[in-house]
Amino acid sequence: MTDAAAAQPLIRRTAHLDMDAFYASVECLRYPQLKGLPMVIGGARRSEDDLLERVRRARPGREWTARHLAEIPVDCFARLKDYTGRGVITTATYAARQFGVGSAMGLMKAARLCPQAILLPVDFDEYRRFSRLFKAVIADIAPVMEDRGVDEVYIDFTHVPGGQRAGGRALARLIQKSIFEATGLSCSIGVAPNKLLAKMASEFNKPNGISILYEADLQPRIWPLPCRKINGIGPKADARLQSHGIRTIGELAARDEAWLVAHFGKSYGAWLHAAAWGRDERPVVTESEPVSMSRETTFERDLHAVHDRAELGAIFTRLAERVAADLQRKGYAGKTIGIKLRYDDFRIATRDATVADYTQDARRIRQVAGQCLKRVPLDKRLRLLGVRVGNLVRLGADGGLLLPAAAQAPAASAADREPELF
DNA sequence: TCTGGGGTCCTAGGACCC
DNA sequence: TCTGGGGTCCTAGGACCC
Repeated sequence: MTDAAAAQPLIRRTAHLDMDAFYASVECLRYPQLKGLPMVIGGARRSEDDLLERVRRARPGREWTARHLAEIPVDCFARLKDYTGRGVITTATYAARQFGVGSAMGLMKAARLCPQAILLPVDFDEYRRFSRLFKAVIADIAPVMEDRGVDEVYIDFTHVPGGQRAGGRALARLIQKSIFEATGLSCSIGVAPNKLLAKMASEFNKPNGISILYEADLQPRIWPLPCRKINGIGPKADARLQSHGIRTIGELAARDEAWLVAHFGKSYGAWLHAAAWGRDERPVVTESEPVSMSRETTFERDLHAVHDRAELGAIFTRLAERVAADLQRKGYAGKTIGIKLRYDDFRIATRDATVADYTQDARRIRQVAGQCLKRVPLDKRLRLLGVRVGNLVRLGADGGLLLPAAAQAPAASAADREPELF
């Protein structure tokens, strides 16, 4: 390090990286013929060979296998208008958004707006594969990286070579380029003094953009934005702020902290004030332990606890088995077991119970969850059922010792039957 | 024919203990 | 008998995020 460099103190630089239209972009690597078309991903349960079946029928006389995906004619893909059933959009391409279609919208509603849009099922395994790929590229360059889901990360640039140059722009460019070379995917990066500002900055210049933010940019570039742009202000808080005439972050910053605390509570009020002033001390966290694991499912039609008891019981058992499998695969056990249900009117009820021993056993989870179900009103129809295990501990190599005796006992013949709902 | 699935964190009351 | 804390754990619901 030169004397000049030693004299120059390091400035904290935090980056937020956001993959551009991640799911749709991954699908376009597989199906390049879909690039630029209105396309929606979501809803349908994955049926692996559905598309190949269609193309074999529509274009007989040649071989169609997984190696020929890029050659499948566009007219062989499923259209939104042909979809029947429940489900929401996970991703819509820009071409589809122009029709007013957007994520979280019901597929049936979307089909009215853009019937010709191509509908692809969600393929989480494939998205996870690309997620691991691009994160490995980043970790190679800048090891202090925080996972924020399948298509987002925070990166601490502060101590990375080049991380201080041009406010982080040089390093951001290197990361962008390396990800593109390894995956063919583009991303947007914001670099700022902290995570809060970096997250907002990464949205400034999409797609394939880089935005550099300094503290002096707070007033001209952040304050004009609507409060909703702050990560942590959702629809409810935004509506409450608006009811007080606060629409922009600047208007939020203009309020006294004491006033915000009086109206939004000690913790949230103080946080709102700090956020509006661009203050955020949270570090980039590279490791974290899961708090809970859950599985839930929305039924194809609403089910009644009495009339559809057998069907509901089978689904319940399958959910418990899936959570147990997740726990076992990842090496965790938990002692708080709970259920979640959504009634046909969309109200949600949860119940949970904490047991003495940590478990990762499907039958034990199913049994405790069944007791939870007894404590909740079951007169109305249900549209969703979920099973959750919380209070997790990681199991070591000798983790089997943590399992309760019930899990170690072999199944009695009675336990092989579908258990009662409760 | 609206409205997925998998998470985290916070709040608030009650039980229970010191 | 009454009064007063603090701390932790448990449970239910809700806001928010990807």
